[in-house]
Amino acid sequence: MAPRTEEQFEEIRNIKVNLIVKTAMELFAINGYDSTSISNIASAAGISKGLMYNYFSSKDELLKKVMLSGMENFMLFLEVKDVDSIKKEEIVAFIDGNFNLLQENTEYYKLYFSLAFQPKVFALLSTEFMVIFEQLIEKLVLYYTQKGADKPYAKARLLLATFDGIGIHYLSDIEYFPLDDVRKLTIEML
Amino acid sequence: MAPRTEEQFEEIRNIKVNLIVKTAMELFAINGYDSTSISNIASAAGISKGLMYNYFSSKDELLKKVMLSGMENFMLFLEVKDVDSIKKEEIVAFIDGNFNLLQENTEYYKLYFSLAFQPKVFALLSTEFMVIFEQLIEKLVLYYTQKGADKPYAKARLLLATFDGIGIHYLSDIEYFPLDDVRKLTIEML
Amino acid sequence: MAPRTEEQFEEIRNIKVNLIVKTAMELFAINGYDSTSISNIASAAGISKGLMYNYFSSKDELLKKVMLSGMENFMLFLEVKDVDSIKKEEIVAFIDGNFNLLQENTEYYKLYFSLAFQPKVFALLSTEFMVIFEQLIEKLVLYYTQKGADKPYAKARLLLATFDGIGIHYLSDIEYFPLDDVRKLTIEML
Amino acid sequence: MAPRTEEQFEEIRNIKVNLIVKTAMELFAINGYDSTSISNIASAAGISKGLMYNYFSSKDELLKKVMLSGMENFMLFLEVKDVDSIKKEEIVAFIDGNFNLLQENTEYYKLYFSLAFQPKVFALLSTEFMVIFEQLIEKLVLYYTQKGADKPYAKARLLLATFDGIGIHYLSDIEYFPLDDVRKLTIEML
DNA sequence: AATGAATGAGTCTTCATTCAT
DNA sequence: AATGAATGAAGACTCATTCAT
Repeated sequence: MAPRTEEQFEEIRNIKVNLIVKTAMELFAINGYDSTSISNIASAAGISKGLMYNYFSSKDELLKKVMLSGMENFMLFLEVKDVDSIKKEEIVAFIDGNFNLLQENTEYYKLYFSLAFQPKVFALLSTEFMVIFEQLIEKLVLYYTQKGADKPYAKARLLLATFDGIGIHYLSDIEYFPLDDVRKLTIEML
Repeated sequence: MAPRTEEQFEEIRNIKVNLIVKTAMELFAINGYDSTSISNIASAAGISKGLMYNYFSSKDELLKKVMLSGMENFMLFLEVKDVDSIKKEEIVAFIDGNFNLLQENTEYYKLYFSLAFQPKVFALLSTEFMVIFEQLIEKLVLYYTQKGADKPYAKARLLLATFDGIGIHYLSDIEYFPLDDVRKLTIEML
Repeated sequence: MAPRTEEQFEEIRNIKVNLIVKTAMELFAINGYDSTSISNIASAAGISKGLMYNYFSSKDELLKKVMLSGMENFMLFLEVKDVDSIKKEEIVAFIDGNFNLLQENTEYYKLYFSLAFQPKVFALLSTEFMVIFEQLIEKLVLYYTQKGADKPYAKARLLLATFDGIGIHYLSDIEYFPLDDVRKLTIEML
Repeated sequence: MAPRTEEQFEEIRNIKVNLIVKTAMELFAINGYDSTSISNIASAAGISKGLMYNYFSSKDELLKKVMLSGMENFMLFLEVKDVDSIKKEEIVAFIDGNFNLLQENTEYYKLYFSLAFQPKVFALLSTEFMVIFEQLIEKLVLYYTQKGADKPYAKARLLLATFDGIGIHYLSDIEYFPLDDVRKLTIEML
């Protein structure tokens, strides 16, 4: 057997890291961060406890990776053209996309909401959150300003707050929450 | 040398229960439920660990009492006249009252939001929450129906979701969140 | 109200002591010594925890009193005339009496057996046990010697051992253990 | 650098399990179950508290294993040929074997007797005990029946009760109890 | 890269005992 | 004589983390 090449090692690492992150996300979402032990994750992922520490230096770091990995979609989605003007259709598309993400990644969003408000987690990720958050605000303020709206900053913040509120209520009650109607109302409100 | 009277005991107990609930609420809000130990609470309250169990049979029960104690204001506030019609001013008053509560009880609301999405906590309190929640929905649906609005149920749910969203964003960023402007916007939106 | 006389106090004390001992015996028998707390006993007896310590300086001492109080019947029963000769009828009466005690005080004997073999308890009471035990042995040895039996000491000890064995098996299986037949066999065996 | 093989792990585990069971048995026998803490056992065995739980999921389970491990000799010994007739020599051999076991495993029997009457323990092991017990009874009844004895069931139960009685008295007073003489008497009594 | 035995600090909880009243 | 609030040491158990192999 020829020794594995550097690329092969790299690939193994990637596969394992993804496996662990995915497993951890599910367990964190179902049982909460504190009630999920490294052992739980390791055995659910079919690897040993010790190996976890080959990839993540601590449970906290694993959590960070889990959160950030879930954020990727989100960030990808945000890559709007950095222009000086912004059209209504873009905002509508953004809102729509948001709702789609929510519906398609309930797992991740449950985790996101269950963790984002735990002080420890928030502290861990506040920087990353802030960056995204401020980009968004900036765009929305720009939009409202262009529209000539009153209190554009307050409106922007209210819109984002509303998104989170909807997310929480939807995830707490997926069966009955009238998401599609609420989506329409939100867009009308613009 | 005579034993204390029942009233004296009662008073001691009340003082201690309040002290413990207050201390626990603060620590839960700051550090989260799981990261706050009974030891932390006891020493912050200046009592012994053992005494905690004289008043609360478990950490879970303490949490429950903490949450319910905080809910009292809220419930009091909700005692609207049970009529068949509801006026706009009542809804405005309700929204206004809500914002005031939020500003005046940031401590409790931080706890509320940080805990409400932990599965364990939710399970513990879901019944109590549901009752309040459904009362609210009912009233708001009534309001929108009277107003002849389209999709009254979706609107009611959106409004409550928006409140929670605002709550979260405000509490995560008390300093910069434009609460008063947002309050006005919310009322206008009715 | 005239102050209580010394005798009245004495009587109160006696009533309370008996109440506590009786209650403790029941709880110890049902749940075991370690699993019965002073609180349990106090509340079952309808008194306060603190008062317990007015009558018994410690839980260990309470146990001791409980055991000794139960032994009283037993000891009373043993008061055979201290003579130099002993008749078969006396031994038979003794055995018979023993069986009767067993049947009439199952509660106490359960406790006795469940506790007597716990090292802590045995240590606590070994002196008291020994005294009784040696009196018995002495008498039985005398009986077997008079009878001209071989190995009178071994026979005496075997007889006492057999009693305990019967007691244990009977109490572990009151429903099915053929106590009356065994009683007859034991007496025949003399 | 390669991980240990499964066999190596297996060996480590066996050594540790045996060490823990042995240590626990001694301490349980000396101090009783409730008065022996996991800490006591761990430090007597020279391992950490945490490691205990790698091998036994609870103190109760440890007790169970300790009892069952001690029972093994016993059960091995009981494997008499399942025939329809049973000879006196077999019973004698059985009794003899019993006495030998008692002398050779005083540690285990002390534990057995100190625990068998604690309700909790009995509940934990009653099934296992019952099986053995009923096998024994069956054999002895068969023996007495073949012999044409009167009341074979009562005799069988008396014999087993006597064994336990002897066990208890011997273990409470190993130095002076005339075990060999009692053994002879027991055999003669058949 | 991979394993799982081992550690030890920390968690919730219980309870005998003390003490002010 | 009587109460029950208060203490603190101890107990069973968990788990992130380390490390020899």
